[in-house]
Amino acid sequence: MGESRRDRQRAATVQEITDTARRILVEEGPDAVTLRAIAREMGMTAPGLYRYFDSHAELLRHVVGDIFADLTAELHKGLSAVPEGDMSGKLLAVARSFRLWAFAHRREYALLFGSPLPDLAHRKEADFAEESAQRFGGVFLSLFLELWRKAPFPVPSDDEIDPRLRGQLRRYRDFTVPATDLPLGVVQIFLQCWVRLQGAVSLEVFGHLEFALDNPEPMFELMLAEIAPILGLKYRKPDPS
Amino acid sequence: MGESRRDRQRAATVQEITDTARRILVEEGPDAVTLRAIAREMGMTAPGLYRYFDSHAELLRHVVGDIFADLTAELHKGLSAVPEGDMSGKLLAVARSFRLWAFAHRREYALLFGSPLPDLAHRKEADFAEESAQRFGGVFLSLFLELWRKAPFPVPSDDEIDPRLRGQLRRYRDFTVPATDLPLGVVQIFLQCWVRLQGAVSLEVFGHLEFALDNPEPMFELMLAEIAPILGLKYRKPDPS
DNA sequence: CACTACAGTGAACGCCGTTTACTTGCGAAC
DNA sequence: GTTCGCAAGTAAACGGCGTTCACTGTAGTG
Repeated sequence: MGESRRDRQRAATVQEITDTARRILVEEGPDAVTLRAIAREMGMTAPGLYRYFDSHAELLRHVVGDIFADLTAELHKGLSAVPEGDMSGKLLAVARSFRLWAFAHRREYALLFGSPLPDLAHRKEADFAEESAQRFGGVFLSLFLELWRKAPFPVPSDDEIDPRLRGQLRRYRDFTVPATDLPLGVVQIFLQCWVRLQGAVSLEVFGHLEFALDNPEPMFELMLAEIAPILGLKYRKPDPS
Repeated sequence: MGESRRDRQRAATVQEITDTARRILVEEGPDAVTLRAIAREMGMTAPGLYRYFDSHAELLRHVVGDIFADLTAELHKGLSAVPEGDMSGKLLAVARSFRLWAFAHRREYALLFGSPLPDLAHRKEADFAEESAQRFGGVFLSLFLELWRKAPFPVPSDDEIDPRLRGQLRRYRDFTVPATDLPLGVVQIFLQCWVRLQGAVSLEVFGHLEFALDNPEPMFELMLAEIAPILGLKYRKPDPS
């Protein structure tokens, strides 16, 4: 029943494997994350890893889950530094934390949010990576809901929303925040903000703004300054820290 | 001087190689685009390809250039279907063409705009792919400039622009449209629009909106409807064609 | 203490990019 | 019209990859 000594040892090894994989990812790039390299680093041989993961792809999926968990923790940490009632501060903080984390962890970010690898054949059923991604999204969503509850901002009414969008928004709402009377307009605005935030971060991190800018940060702040008033928040410059 | 028979044959082979590589990319995904597979498909052997390309990475860069050229042609085609004076129509057309092309060519899009492959060590000097990308960007930029010339929309004055941004905008402006008095505010708004457009398209194509939406098109149209008035344009629904 | 289940190994298979040494046959020059 | 250079293409090999399989030894269980 309880975890035997074997179980604990096994869990520790699993952790060591994913940690090693991640370290190689960070230090040498995605192509260097091979089973043989991981095993070599751990003082064992590649086939041994198959005792812990069915394939290279599944190992990577586990790494993805770990990274999502770390990113989520980082966002929470950034949030906790903001005074309780300061919703503008919280939203700006979480957006900036996200960008800064992405910036400081480019290769990990690319693994989470880059073009999907052809190993996309991941079954959804109880996928560790999928769960972690869900929790990650929850940080933003729940902050958004708190914001709406405390100080509702104007949102389109249901019949102002594109009919082709309504059903999708409803499904997403009922799946993530079941049994609620949350207006669909809130969900729509949440997704619009999310697209702008992650879109901007991805373009920057993947270098797709380099054709024009070598420091996109002011553009990012400009976007935050545009988004804040939509949500009834006041934009503030970041702490110079 | 003029191209000899040899030269023509060689050029034809280069074209056949990139075409084959691209077909494999489309049909079997990025991992299947190996030198051996390309050669096999062409009835030759892998080392033979080294007569035409220094490495696998350089071959891919050439494919990228080809794809950019095709995409650019597609955008021009979409533009040419819009009446001469209809600037709203042109901007909406080019944005929608871009999204639809991306959608219909996911794997090619991913090669152009995905997380950069670790072969990013491409020297900029006279790079075919880089040139083609430049031409691609030019489609949007020149449309934007035409728009501004014909019907100037409000833009921030130079001293309303973040000082950290001004220099970058100036450098980009002077590099792409030299010897002009184009206000930096136009460049800023161009880049803001570009970030929103490409950000939205990338998230959608890479499947990063699937957590909420299975048909993001209405969200995309919503974005266009937001952008149009900023540029003094009237939003119109797409032709149902 | 016996034994089994499991962690880990070594060898092998078929891929990959790339290098090397080599053949072959076309095109140009005499 | 013959000769010759050079480019196109090949076969073999290297090291690395993911993965499979048959195996060993040992640590934990009964």
